[in-house]
Amino acid sequence: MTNGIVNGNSGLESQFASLGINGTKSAYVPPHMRSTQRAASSPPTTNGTGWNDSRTSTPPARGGFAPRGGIDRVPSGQFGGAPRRTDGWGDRAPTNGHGPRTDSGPRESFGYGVWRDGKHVPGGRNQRLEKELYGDAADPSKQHTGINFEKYDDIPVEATGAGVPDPVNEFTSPPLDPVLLENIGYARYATPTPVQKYSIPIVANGRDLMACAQTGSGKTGGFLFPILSASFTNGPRAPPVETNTYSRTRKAYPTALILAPTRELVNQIHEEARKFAYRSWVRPAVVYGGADINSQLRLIERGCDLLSATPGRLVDLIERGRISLANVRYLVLDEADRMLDMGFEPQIRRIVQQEDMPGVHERQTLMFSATFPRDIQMLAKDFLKDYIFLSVGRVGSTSENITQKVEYVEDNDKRSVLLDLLASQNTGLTLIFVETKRMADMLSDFLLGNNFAATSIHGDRTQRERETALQTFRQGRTPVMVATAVAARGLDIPNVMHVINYDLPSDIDDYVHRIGRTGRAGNTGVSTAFFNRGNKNIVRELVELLREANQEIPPWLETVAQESAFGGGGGFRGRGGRGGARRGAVNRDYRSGGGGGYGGGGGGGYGGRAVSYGGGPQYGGGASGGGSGGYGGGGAGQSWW
DNA sequence: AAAAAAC
Repeated sequence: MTNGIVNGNSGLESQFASLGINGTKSAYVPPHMRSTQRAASSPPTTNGTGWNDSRTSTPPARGGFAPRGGIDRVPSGQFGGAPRRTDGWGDRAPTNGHGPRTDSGPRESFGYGVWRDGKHVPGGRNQRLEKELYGDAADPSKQHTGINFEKYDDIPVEATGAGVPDPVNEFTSPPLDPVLLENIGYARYATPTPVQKYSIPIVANGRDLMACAQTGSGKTGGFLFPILSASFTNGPRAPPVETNTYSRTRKAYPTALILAPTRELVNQIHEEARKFAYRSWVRPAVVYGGADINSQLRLIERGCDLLSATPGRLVDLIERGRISLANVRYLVLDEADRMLDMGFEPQIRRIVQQEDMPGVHERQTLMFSATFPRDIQMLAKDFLKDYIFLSVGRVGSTSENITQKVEYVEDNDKRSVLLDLLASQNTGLTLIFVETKRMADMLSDFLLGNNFAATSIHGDRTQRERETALQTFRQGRTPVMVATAVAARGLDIPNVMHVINYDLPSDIDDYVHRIGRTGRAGNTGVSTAFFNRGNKNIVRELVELLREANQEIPPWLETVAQESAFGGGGGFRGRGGRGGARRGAVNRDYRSGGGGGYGGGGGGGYGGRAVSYGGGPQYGGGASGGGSGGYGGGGAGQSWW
């Protein structure tokens, strides 16, 4: 290869340069701040409601979202600098400092509304902002992706728990808030997706929710719509009086907090929130690591009602006294099973249980994911109250639109097989998953050396590099992207035609999430997995999944699965203690029991499976009781043996 | 064993 294979990232960048695809030399601007650049040069506007500067003897500004200068992301120079703000907190709103309005023009214009005198005053329309938020119908990079509408009726939905409200079938009956309805129209969403049909009334009824829905099923709208609709209609809530009398800090009091496991994902959620908060009083904000904290601080000072965050940066901002969770009414965990697994659980527990967030009965908690292993469900109940479990779609139909192939490829042959695959494909984007960051670098350099415009995304790259990679991939300037698990979940990238599992993950749920990056928007997609004897740990679950999805199963794969079913040592090692069947034909509410008992609040061993497979005992037969009993022992997922 | 997530 002619081009700097050994140079790692710098080699990559020079490759980009030589391909003419590496853009800017100017200072890096994270995506969510790009439209604020012009605003930054104009004087900051304040509304005089006095943040939470409690040195003044007046009570701190009430109303959520404390300080709201209200110019959130508006190039105010362009619009004459008219500050938009929330004047009050309903009827008890202090209006001190606002004074008579001297600025010209309606301040609630240009896309940003206010809550005034107990009423929602939506902002006027802003063509430029609309184009930024919703794009053109013709712009493929802004195309919203969803589910195959024609198959809506085929999708099985199961809602369990006490008092499940009837689903809605239209956004308009019963109607969502009119401002939200308008925004949904701008975004060209016509009909609620199945998960939305259920989540909207569930959340509207004040219920907690654990939702298990296939990728691309509109989960983000599933929580944004009901939260925003209620917020638009009910207005902001007053935050508690700040007790630290001497604090000068401007503290933000979000009412809705959305946590997700990767930076790119919270960014994506934030962009959706911006779409649907348009013209309303609700100010969305986003914080995540790897980006300049000071600019994030400035932005949340300007409004922070619905906050999307990664856990680490959020904790940092809480420690700095810049964000309080005391006013949170809605807590959303996206990719909830990942958020509660061993890597994230302590941080989540801290944020939810050891800071100032209202308790489980004083807030609504919503969890969403395409996969929800049973042990994680049991962990999740610590954060939920009398929740409804919603299961949308059969597991396999995650990939109804995806043709899943499995090829036997030895490690040494992977590179050349990959080149063949890429060479035979000339449209669409290809996303290649590997297991390690090092492999991601090596492979993308290898591809670049073979004249494929490739990039890579993984956790050792800078945030700038990560976002550039995602951007050039999205735009098709680098139609091949090599990724680690960082890109496996939640990312909605139109036109991904092919997902290649160059290295298979050891967890079948990861596989489900990875292939879910294609086959979106009712489009078809292809996934190819390179399988060899190093992947025996997931072979049985993989075969089950393929069967569920009505995919062709190579005979040799069946054979490997048979062998490993009886092979020494039990096949559950790779599950990291999650042993036992945890997945049925549909994702099931573990409370529903089924094959086994629900052992009295989770105390005793949860011996049985929730659902039995047609083919008899697939998981080690009678061992399932004892084998999975590790759960009852209380060691959450630690039981390697 | 790896990856992700704060400085």
